[in-house]
Amino acid sequence: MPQLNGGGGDDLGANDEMISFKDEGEQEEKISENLSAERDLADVKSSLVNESETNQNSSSDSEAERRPPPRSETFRDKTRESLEEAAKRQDGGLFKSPPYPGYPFIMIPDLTSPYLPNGSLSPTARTYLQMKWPLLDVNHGSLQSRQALKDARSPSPAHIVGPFCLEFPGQSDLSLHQFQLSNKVPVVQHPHHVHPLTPLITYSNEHFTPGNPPPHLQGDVDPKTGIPRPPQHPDISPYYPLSPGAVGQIPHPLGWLVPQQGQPVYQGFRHPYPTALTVNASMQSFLSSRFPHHMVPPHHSLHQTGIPHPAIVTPNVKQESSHSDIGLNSSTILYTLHRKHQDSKKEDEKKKQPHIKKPLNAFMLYMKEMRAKVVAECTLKESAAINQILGRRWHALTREEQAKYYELARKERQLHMQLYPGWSARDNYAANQQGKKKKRKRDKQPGEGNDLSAPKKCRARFGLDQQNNWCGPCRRKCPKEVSCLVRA
DNA sequence: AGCCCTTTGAAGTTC
DNA sequence: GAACTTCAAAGGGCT
Repeated sequence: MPQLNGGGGDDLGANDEMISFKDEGEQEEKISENLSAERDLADVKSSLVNESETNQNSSSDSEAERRPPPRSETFRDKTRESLEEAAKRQDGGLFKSPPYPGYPFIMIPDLTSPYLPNGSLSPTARTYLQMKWPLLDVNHGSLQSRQALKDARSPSPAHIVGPFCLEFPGQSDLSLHQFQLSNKVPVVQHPHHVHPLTPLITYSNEHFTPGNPPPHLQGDVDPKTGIPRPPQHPDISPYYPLSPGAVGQIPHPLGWLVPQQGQPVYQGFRHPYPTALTVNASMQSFLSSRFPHHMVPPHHSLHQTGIPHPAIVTPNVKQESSHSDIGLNSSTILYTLHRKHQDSKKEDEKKKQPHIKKPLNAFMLYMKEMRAKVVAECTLKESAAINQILGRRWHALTREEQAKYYELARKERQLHMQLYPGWSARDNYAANQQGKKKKRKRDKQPGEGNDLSAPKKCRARFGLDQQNNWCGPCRRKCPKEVSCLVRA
């Protein structure tokens, strides 16, 4: 896996990937930060894949500005600085829309003001925050983080209280920075001192002492919905009220704000695995004891509230009308019933294998964040074109900016591993090939239909007279243009 | 209704 | 181990 090997030992991203794209002549053109989406769009429209992409768009100034200076400092320091810089820029204009729109922002119910006149959190907000985020230390939030929370109270509907004063004992400043600057992701993993397999174990025992729930969680009635809570598994602390499959099913605090189009998709940090943050030893033992198989049992795809887990897509089961049998003779009915029984058994088997989606990679996270912005800028809705723009912008990002997403993706994967131990991407291969026709990407050869354009990228970069510089795939008429891009 | 397109990255499979 | 394939998201377009 491509990883950034930072000076501090953090694997913040795909080192080789980023290096490779830096080496690309094509990618040398760093798209100016203020490059308008219209220009992107124009590029896309004029040529979805502009073979002669050159450095026309890049200015050396912007290039120098974007290039990280020589790594005389540790990557950790650089990361912090760049993230701060990125945050400033985000505040400044380029990223005015709430970054990480799907990330675990906290919406304080009391939108008017969660603060008391003395500046402290109101009891309502405090209770809400603690309920939503047991890790959240609302009582001991630093001045800085409180200020961050205040600052986040924008008049926009978002009230996306991103850098809400999370303070995790033992967290390094980097972690806090990452948390605050990486757009409010409640990443509680310490990058250095936490075992890779326990990235999200609690940092504050205070909030996770089993058997010592806060008063607002002791009742059997959901304080928010008023719906009585079903009895919980005795092995699970009231602090870990969700079944493994239900982890992450807490409705997004900003669900109203972040439309997910009702798609039951794995949301990753969008649903911040709220309870995944609380996966602890008892949870793990519960998982392993209850689920000897690697898959989460189907009933766990439902929260106690019945809300489907966003990470698990359960195949739809069409409800057949029982009245359809009217008018049939008995043997037909018996046969029908038999068939129905068999069908239902198959469906049950299907349901027993809920579709756990892959964790999002860095680029996917970036796309999710930036898509809306690009769409808004260029009034373009066709995803294919949008994705091309996003792909370009992705390459235009600095290493540090990309590292942010690589780090997020890494945490997503770790979280995913914890939530679904034993899950394999292979499972989804089979899953998708069962129900529907195998999704087969068209083997679009670069030279398909036009041999002259066969190995496009490397030919464009080096020219026909320097084929010795072409990457292997291009020399062999690489089947995927992307391989020329990435592996050149 | 369901696949295609389009992007990058991760992980799986194949040779 | 390189090369190839699939799947993650998204939504308009197409069959």
